[in-house]
Amino acid sequence: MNTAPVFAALAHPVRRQVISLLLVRERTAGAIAEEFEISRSAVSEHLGILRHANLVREAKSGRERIYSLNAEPLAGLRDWLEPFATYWKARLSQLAQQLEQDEQ
Amino acid sequence: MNTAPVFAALAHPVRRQVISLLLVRERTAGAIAEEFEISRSAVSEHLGILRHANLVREAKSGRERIYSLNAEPLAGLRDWLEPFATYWKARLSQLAQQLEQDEQ
DNA sequence: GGGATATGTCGGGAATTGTTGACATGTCGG
DNA sequence: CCGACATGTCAACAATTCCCGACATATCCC
Repeated sequence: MNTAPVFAALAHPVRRQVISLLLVRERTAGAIAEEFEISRSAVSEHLGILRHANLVREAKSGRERIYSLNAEPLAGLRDWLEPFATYWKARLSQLAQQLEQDEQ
Repeated sequence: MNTAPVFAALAHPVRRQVISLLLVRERTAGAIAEEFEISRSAVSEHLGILRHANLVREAKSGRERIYSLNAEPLAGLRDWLEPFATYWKARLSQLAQQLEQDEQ
């Protein structure tokens, strides 16, 4: 899985908020659009970008499209983050050692 | 800490690669620029964006600027990811239950 | 001091992204 | 069948991002 489209998709605040909304529960395209000030077509194109990054699933139900979250690509992002996590843990344990030394 | 500048900074592949380089070891601006095909000034502006997102630290050393990684803002990103992690874990345990049922 | 070196910043242009209103398609309910 | 509704797509424009070459500043070395 390529992480580039995921990073790009998450760069826009509207798209981050969309997947946060979908974390609570799935919603129709219209219900999602109502949450924002921008036009419905702008939201529709944000949804297209999220779909392209495979972060959402789309289910047809009559004349509605129900969007639901697909969190798998975010796991790739977590994996990308992993090496950095060890870095800041190292820094923290370094800080802890420093504090211990200071106490003596 | 606001995560928006961090997400924006990580949207560009060059900037992601820069902080990956800095994860290995700190480097001068010139050494970073040599890693890429684009011009030195373009890299310098990417470094400015990373600095603005607080993802790198800059130390003057004579006429050189030594850049080092500051991973703390990435912790905020991991925190943002956390609720989604529970989601995909739930899906996995759901899948595990399904497999158990299938076995019976 | 003076030329070479390292680096940030700026102006401008190309490329990309974001937004909107208009339109097309498909569906519902009578 | 027909009007209302839900939604995606498109053309056009605005805003932003990206990139480069030119320049300014500070430092090094002789």
